[in-house]
Amino acid sequence: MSERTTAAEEKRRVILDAAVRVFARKGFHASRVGDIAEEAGVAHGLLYHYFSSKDEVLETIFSEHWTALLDRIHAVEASGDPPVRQLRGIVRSMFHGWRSDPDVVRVVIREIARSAEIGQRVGELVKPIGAIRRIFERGQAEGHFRRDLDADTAAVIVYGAIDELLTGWVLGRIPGEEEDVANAEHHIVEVLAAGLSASAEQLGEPRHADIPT
Amino acid sequence: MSERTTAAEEKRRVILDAAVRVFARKGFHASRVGDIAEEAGVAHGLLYHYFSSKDEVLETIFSEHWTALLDRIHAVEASGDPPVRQLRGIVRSMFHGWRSDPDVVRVVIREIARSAEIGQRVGELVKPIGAIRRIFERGQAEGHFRRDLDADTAAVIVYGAIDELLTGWVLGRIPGEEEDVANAEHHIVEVLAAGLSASAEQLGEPRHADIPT
Amino acid sequence: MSERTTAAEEKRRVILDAAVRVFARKGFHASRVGDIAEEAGVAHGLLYHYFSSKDEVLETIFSEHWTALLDRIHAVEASGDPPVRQLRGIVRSMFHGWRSDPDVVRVVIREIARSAEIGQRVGELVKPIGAIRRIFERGQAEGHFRRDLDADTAAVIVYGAIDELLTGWVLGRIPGEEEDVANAEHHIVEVLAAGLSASAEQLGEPRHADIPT
Amino acid sequence: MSERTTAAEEKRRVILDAAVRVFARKGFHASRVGDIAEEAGVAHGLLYHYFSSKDEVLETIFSEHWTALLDRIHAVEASGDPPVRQLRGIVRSMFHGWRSDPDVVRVVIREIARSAEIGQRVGELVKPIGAIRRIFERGQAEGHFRRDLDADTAAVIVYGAIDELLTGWVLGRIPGEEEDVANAEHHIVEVLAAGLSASAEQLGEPRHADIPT
DNA sequence: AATGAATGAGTTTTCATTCAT
DNA sequence: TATGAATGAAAACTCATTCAT
Repeated sequence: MSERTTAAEEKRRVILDAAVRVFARKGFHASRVGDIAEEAGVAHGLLYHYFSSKDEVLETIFSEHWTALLDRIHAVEASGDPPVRQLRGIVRSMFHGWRSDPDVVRVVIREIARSAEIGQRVGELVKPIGAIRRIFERGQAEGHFRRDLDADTAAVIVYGAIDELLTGWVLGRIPGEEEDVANAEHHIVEVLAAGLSASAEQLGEPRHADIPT
Repeated sequence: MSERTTAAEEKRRVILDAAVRVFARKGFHASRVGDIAEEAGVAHGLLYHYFSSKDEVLETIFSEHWTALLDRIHAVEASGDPPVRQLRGIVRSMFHGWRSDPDVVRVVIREIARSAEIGQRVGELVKPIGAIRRIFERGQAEGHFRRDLDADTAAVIVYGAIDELLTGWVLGRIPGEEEDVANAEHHIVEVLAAGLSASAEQLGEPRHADIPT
Repeated sequence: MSERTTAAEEKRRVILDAAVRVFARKGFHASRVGDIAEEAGVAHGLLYHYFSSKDEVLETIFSEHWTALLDRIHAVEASGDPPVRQLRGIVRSMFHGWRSDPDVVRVVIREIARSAEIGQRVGELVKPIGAIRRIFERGQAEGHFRRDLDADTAAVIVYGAIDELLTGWVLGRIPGEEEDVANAEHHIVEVLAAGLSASAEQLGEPRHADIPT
Repeated sequence: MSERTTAAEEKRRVILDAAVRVFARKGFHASRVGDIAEEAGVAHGLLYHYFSSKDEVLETIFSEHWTALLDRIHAVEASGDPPVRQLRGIVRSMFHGWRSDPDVVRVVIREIARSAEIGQRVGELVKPIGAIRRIFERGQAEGHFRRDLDADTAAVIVYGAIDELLTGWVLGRIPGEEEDVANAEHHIVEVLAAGLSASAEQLGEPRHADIPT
């Protein structure tokens, strides 16, 4: 009853964590309610004491992660740091979950972020991209970033690069140990900052369309 | 038996195209065999005349698209063009499918590229990334691209940027008309080429870790 | 495809008839979908080929019966017969189902007619009562029936008497063979016609309230 | 332990009253133990402190009401009043519950009186009808009531009329305010007494079977 | 080739009841 | 007494796949 988590809240957490592991291992659709219950060490009926359906479990996982991510992203935006440093902050925010709880990121990335199925929460997804766009726009206004580039496109490119690294780790395509993450964080900011910088504008080769499709 | 498609081949095509639309709309798992049949205007039993299972339908879609994509990518690699131009060629190859058949891209991106479930096929996915990596490595060797950057990471960043643009179009998050695609193609190459270029190496700010997570 | 019932319609009928028997025997709530399927000699899944849920099966039984009943009742109303004869027609209409298909009446009476649960179709239930009311009102207007009596109350009394006889048969409280039904039909009309007749008006004892509750 | 109800008895009462309201609203089968507990403002586990099962709750409601009703009916039978006045006494007894506690009546009527499922209790139900039958038989013997009428049928008709009025009030089909009940009481006795009276015997139209079914 | 009725294993979900606290 | 977490048997329902026609 005090500020400490009650036993009930803990059990809810136990089920949620079990679900994350199971979803991460087998995918949402292939995971049975019974699998989750077994992983949590409870009767399957108990899941329905805490959640109204298997779907709600997934949505809860998504919400918790996404809320935390957005909080971190908003803190970055509010920091008043220069754009490139904010960019790094965004990268860190997004990589953070992977380092602290890879399974959650695995589930969120695989089951939700890429799926219109669960979510007309596409709206949700847009939020981090929006933050990136605003940072980029501010960077443009302040002369840091090239002006010949649509902010939406820029934001999508940045978000995609970050997300694909996460996905690579999630799917085990590329090594995602502590050190790899730190390196990736450094390099992705390097590359994108350089590619987006105002001084890169004149580096571009002239636009042509002479390459066959 | 010659180049003329038989009636049977056409009916198979009808089912396949219907499946693409249905998968694109609802996702593979949420799509029922009956949905596909309905979309195709045939009885659902007929699907089993042409395919051995629902899975095989998805695999067929994947193969057809992926094979064509890999062919184009290999042609790019074999062209002998300079790295940046090859990079552009890769981007074009990947965007091409979107322009010609967005639903197929939608399905391949959502259901396969992100799923470890379906794919021991992850191996497949690596192929475009592998091509990008090889191009980048050659560019490094020839002095075009910065050397302080792991080729795998670079390739993932490039692939991610491309893929996220596709995803943005697929999910309708960003406009994906003819002109938008052309612009995106131009800019993504600009940004990545600049960011990855050897001359960008010294632009990077010194590496620090003083930003709180 | 012709006017003859198709095989599919027949199978639907088989399931519906099986459901009627099972519901009549065990009651709707105690009847399992598997019981119905077993009674019908089909797999339980087939039930869902023809009906969307167990509830829909019950509703179909109700509708079919009710529609037929209302048709008969409307024919009686439209007949132009004198009120007492119409009254007899209503009684016959309602008893008819019992004679021809007691199980259906059993189910309709037990599971639906008395339950607000299934039906805000209470509206439906009112329809036969409404017909009785209209007949009574016409009888009042023509001088056949007593005028000191609210038509609604009269209709409820008539309907209740009819319905309770049906219920008695349904629950086996009173014998409901062919002959019993014929007798009941005769007597219920006798009693109600006499009780409602204008000439009965003066028979009534003076109204007093001296009997303790 | 004396006439003062203990706290425990009161809590038991609270649960029982809540159950009555819930059963009245949704029907016994569709009512969850949790619904009752919620309505009573207690934890659902507590219900099992006072009752051994959900069924026992229903049975308790039944017993309380039915016992009281039968007591009243027996008093009427034992009164020595003339048959028509006894008939009125029966009507009053049955209407009494409605005026004092409509929900209880609602539950008893819907869940028990009509259910062969719950009841070997059908035997119980027969009791008020039996009382009516005995009164009618006595009335026949004394020359008050027509002799061409089977006593069972007569009793069922009377009971049905009474019951349908109750049902009409219960389900809100007809107005059931104080005054309506008083009027209905008067009229139902009027109609039935007239319809059943010996003097009505010759009013009946000759029996024919010339109306098509 | 084509249909769609039929199957049934496999899932999710419900909910009365128990029991530790 | 009182709570509500926990259980699990029992149901409803789904849907890929088969197969008679």
